[in-house]
Amino acid sequence: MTKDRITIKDVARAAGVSTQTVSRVLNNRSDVSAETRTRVQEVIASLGYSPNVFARNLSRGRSNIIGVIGYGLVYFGSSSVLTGIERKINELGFSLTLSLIDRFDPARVENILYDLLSRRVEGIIWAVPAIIQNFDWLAEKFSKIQTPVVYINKGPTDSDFVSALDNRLGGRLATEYLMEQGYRRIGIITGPSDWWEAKERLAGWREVVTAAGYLNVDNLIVEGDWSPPSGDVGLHALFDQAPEIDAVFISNDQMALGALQAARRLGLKIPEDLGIVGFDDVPEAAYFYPSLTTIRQDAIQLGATAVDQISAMIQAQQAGEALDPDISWSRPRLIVRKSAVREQGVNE
Amino acid sequence: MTKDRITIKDVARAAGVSTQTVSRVLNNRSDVSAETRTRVQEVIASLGYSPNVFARNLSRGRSNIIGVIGYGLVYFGSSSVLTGIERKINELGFSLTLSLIDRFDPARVENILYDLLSRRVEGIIWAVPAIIQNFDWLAEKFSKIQTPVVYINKGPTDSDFVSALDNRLGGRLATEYLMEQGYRRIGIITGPSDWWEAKERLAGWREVVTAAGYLNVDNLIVEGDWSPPSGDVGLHALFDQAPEIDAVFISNDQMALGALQAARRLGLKIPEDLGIVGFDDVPEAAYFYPSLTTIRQDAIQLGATAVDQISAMIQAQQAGEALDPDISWSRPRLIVRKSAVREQGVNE
DNA sequence: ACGCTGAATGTTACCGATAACGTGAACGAT
DNA sequence: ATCGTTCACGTTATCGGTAACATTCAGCGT
Repeated sequence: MTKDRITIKDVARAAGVSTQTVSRVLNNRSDVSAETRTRVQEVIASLGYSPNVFARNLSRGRSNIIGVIGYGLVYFGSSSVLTGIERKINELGFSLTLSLIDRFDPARVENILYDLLSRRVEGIIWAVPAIIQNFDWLAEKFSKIQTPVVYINKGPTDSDFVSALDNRLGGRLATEYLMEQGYRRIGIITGPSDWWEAKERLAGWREVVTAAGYLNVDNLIVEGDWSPPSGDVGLHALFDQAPEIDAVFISNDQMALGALQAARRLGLKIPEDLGIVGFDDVPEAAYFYPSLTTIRQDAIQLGATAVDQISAMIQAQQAGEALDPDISWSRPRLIVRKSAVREQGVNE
Repeated sequence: MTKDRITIKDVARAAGVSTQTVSRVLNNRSDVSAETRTRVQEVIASLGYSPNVFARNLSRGRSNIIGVIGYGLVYFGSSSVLTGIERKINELGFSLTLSLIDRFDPARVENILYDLLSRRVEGIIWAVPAIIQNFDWLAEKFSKIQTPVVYINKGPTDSDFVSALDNRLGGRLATEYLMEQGYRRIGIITGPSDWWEAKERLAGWREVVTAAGYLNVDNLIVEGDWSPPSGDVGLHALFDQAPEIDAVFISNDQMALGALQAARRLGLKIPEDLGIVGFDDVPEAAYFYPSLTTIRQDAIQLGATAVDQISAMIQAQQAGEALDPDISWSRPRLIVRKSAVREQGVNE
């Protein structure tokens, strides 16, 4: 029943040439006569032949595969990064194998790594949020393998290849904007404190508020877990701690959404009584009520850059060259909407 | 510099056995003495050997890979489906190669297919929304290959393997609920008319409104493109066509979000003046203002089911058996929140 | 003592491609 | 006429595994 697959031998036989000649045609080598080439191509087409990638890879000693380890997909940021990665990988002619983890489980990660190595991936992209206590473990693991690795959004490091968003700048942009708008007591709902991204955004906020002369700012900080409910709870907590606040920078849009709801419940008018700036610019942000001023990150670009880096590393490795560590920073930008406007007449 | 990889020969030499014996250990065959087995395992561990998957696949004639063709990732539904697919694939011991398309481009699809076939994937999961005019082309393409294919959410069919959500039931549930709540003129903002899912949701709505005795319902229909702006525009259009409506079923939550904004602009109170039910239950829906009553689909399950189906097909194919076409329906359910309540006292 | 059986292991062939090298014909230079 | 090149193609070895078959040796029945 299962008719065997067509191999290069079948093609060779049908075209009356050797397998090597077929191989030459397949790889667009020059030393084949035009006549033979077209004949072989016709046979290939008529037989519906496609080369066996395993045999090819085995013979060439290359896999052409890049392994991607991602963190869920339900998060807007992660899925955009992955989109960028997929596009670029495709563009460069690699293919992609994807593994997802939903929390950091060393055993699971080890499995994935073993799997990727036995599939001889040419590079690994670690697209998992940087959680600080995992750093040592990771560094230890990755130091043992010679496969190139690029990290997405990895925290402070000077010996790795990283494609990262300048989260601190994002925190500054958000907070500075609130200042410019005339808000004066600016709180923050930050992400989990062991996330590098959250820490950086917080650091950006801190730079700006301390530069503005505020000294004791610790009671202006509340920690959330990125989810809408935690933004809701967080805003209430913030008002308990510091009733005088007139604005909040919220470390992601989902928590901002929760906070918007809390504000309504507290009877606060936004942006008049309370200015809010989020982070991410999810597609829905323009349709929040009120529409959300936020920091946009180009996550697709972030993913694409990582692929460029890994591709460079692969080439270097094949050429036997060494490459210097490289951190590619991507700059976020402020998207102004209505949740943090103090100017007059901009209401509707 | 680049120390060559360790192969099964290195292990065999170091353990003082033949490669075949190492292979037996690797594959947990029974006919190896316990003593030899542990010795080989120790050598494997100490050398850090991992088998070359290409050689193995070539020799075994199996790839253990499932190809997934997905549609963007930024859509909540798609990414949840993919999450389910990844988990299940992993659980069953396969690996996954992912290709994304963001629109239906025959040339691109053909490339992907060719690529998947030359990588000898054992099955293909087509996780691209069903758009009706593509059906024939697809059927034609897929009929030529003997690799098992499972479709996610493919429209009317009786000869394929499909894992689908009962979208029509979802449309009914939404509309019936609005009826129960006492709304009487129920419009719909539907997705693009060439999407099977949109058509089904519309059909569900139509069943209920016509069963309720409404005859001429065509002016209660407006078509959107799934995006928030189209929900916004859509609601305005709907009121132009049919000012008497008192509720809308909106085919996805993103458009519902846009419609909520339009309603505010029109000065309509929700749910008092206008009841709204969405579709999808995105994580933010509970935090819309007002919180959105919607239809939840278990997209993760949908993806997992598809993998089960493909796995069964692969097994059957290997055993030389034939399998009957199979459509696995997943049932959506209604999530009641505040955007469509006519009862008293449930306000806050 | 002999052949048989089965457990444990080794040998050989092959999976389907490519790399490296070999060969014959045509052609021009000397 | 001889030789070196180049072109177009063929042969052989090899990539790193596994399947199928072969071998060795201990234990056992007769």
